[in-house]
Amino acid sequence: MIIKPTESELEILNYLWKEGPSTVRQVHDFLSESKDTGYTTTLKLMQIMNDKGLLYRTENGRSHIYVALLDEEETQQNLLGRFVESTFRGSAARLVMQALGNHSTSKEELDEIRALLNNLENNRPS
Amino acid sequence: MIIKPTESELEILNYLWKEGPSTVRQVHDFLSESKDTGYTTTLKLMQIMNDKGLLYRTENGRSHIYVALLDEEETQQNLLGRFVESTFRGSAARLVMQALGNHSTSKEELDEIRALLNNLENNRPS
DNA sequence: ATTAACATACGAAAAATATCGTAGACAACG
DNA sequence: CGTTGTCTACGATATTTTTCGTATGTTAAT
Repeated sequence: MIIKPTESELEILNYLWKEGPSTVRQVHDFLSESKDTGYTTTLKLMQIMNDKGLLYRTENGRSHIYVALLDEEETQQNLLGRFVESTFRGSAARLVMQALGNHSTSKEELDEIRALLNNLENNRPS
Repeated sequence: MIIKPTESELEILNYLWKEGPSTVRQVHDFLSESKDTGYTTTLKLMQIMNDKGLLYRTENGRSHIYVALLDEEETQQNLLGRFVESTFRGSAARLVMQALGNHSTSKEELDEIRALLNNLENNRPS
């Protein structure tokens, strides 16, 4: 199943991935720190996501608890693929270079990446 | 000026960045290889982009020649920033790892990236 | 000169997303 | 009990993006 969560949906998914099962209230409180939008907007979005099968919910008293049904890594991989395609015309290398060049990345992270690089190169199919 | 070209606009920009100044016909012929959309749709999009200031055009007989006014790298940088934020919650390193891990990248490209890494590490502040 | 091919202009509709208001339920509290 | 606060449901509207039809002009060939 190839799904493309919208921008807003992704914000919600990110919260759920990070914080685990949550109520609309929790999601909304978090989102509204950086966004100026009403409670019912978040509610409606999550209801729609539930209808679409992006979220699953269980009753909890008079409110609901929502869980992300999409796998985080898989979704990121999906979106990344599209993004590389649409923004870097398919060149992952160019994306990586721009990403490294312009974001501050810690030494530890750089080392991790280097390790990954070596790994890739060694296991390269000739 | 922070601009966010839409998906369709980006397709057009990509063509213009790659092929240089072009007519609507050229852009459309290319796009319609992978997309099923009418000529006037592409035309309208490019007219709108012209109005928005994303493109510039000059007369050429009875047709127009369009040029991208946005800088390619700058735009990519912009979009990349948003993308890292929205999809990887700000972690460029995680994005890079996923990108390298799942896309086939040539040895040459990997070497280039490695060189960049070394460079970054040496010029690291503190 | 008439027709066919191809251009732009532009209004308008369709489609996809996002936002909100209002109604109805229900619990807690004075 | 009645008021207040907090839920969900859900229709309706707003906004953004995409798509297209039609009018109109211009060139080129028959």
